[in-house]
Amino acid sequence: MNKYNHPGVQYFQHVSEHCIHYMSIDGVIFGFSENQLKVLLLRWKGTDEWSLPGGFIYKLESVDTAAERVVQERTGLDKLYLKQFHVFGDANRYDQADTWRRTKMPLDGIKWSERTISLGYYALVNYSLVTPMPDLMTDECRWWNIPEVPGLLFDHNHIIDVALQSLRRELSDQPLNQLLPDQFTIPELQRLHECILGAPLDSRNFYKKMLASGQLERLPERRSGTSHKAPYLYRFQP
Amino acid sequence: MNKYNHPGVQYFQHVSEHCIHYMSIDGVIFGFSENQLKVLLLRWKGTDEWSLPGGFIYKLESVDTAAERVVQERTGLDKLYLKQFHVFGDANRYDQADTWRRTKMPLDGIKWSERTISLGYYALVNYSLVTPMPDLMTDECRWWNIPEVPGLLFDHNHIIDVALQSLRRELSDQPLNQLLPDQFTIPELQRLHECILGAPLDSRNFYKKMLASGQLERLPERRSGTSHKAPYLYRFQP
DNA sequence: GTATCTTTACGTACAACTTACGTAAAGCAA
DNA sequence: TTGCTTTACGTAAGTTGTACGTAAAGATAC
Repeated sequence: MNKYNHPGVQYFQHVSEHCIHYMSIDGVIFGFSENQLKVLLLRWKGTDEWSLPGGFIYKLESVDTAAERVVQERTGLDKLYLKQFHVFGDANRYDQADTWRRTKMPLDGIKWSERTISLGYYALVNYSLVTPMPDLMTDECRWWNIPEVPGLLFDHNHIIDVALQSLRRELSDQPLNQLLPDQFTIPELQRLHECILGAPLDSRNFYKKMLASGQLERLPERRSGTSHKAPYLYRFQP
Repeated sequence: MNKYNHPGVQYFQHVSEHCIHYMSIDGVIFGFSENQLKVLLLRWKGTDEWSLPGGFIYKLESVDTAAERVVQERTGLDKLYLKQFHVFGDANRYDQADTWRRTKMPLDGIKWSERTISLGYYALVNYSLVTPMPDLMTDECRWWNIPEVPGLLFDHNHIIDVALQSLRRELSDQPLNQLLPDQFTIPELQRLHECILGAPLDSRNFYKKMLASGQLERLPERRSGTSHKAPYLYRFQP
């Protein structure tokens, strides 16, 4: 493919003209399924290299709007819970020459900046509503279990770490219902907490705490099939 | 003064050439003295208009380094406790035409961006070590008690609000010793907590909590003169 | 000098929350 | 039937937080 026809290169030309230079947005999109906390990653065209979804800010666009755009385009969701968690602004965040070589993007002709300041946002989304979609630079978009995330391009492993630490710190205030289906069991909610905290919890105490919070409504049905004693289904109350 | 000789305009020309466009840094510098929480503000040349100290990021400079530079230049301090707390990135953060008119800066010839994304940092500094210094755009740099801060330029009242909320949330983890002299009394530490929280605390319970934390070392001397019963002096332990 | 008031310094009682662990019912597997 | 795992609910002890009592030290008023 001629490099000027490469859709990724054309995208970078568009960005170079219309977006703010020296800045980008990186989105850590968290989902939860099969008792595993997951992030959405992209595989770059013609490579085995993965990265977080990202994007750029139009010159007159609100930063939060740009972040919404990034997450919407990869997930297909229109209502999002998004949170700005950190700015990654070191002069040398990663080895640029090496990273861009690994992406196999023929960007040598493009006027772009020598370094990038990245605004980190994390999103909490309902796994089952997401349709993962790659962008112009990538072949594939899919969920990865947090513990299995491979070595990523740029400093994206570090960004995921910081996002997870932020989520952990804010766990008690955050609307975790965003990460769960409408109906779920207390053991499932416990696995979610354990994945975020990275440590096991005592189920007896977890039950007590969740029921005492008054935020859960017990439904008459139980989840059948999966476990020994069928657990009740719950729903978050408005 | 000819506008091309205005040192502030010359500074903007320098910034326009060497710094990242569309971005700035705003610093909320907190100090504590006479039982009052204070912020350092600047009065713009030939006006009664005040703002936070701010600055720009050189194209190859780390964002944290730029923030240090901003705070160092206004305070004269070289070791700083600085914390990135929020990005202010709305497309319309404030009325630009009106704000720039109020600054009385003759910037019509300067190539600068239509909007600015500001990175908010707060600093906790030792009031008595600070030498407030105005910059090229300003006549005066001085401390203001938080409750007495006037209507500021840009969206800087909002930025102070958000900084204070962040500090409040992180109060228990933050090194508040940065805000205090080497030696202080428990009642002084209590006033500091009260200023940050914006609410009175029970002195009996505050004593218990501070002593139980194990972070304080009682000195043999007491503070004389100021109060009825002379309070003991304390120091933070390493 | 004595009485009074304010501020510090330390103490007690109780409520709220956390942690550790016990146990029976429900379902699966041998 | 026996044994194992998982859910659902309970109890006891420990820790933390809140409300408030009070005596000592110093300042102020008379």
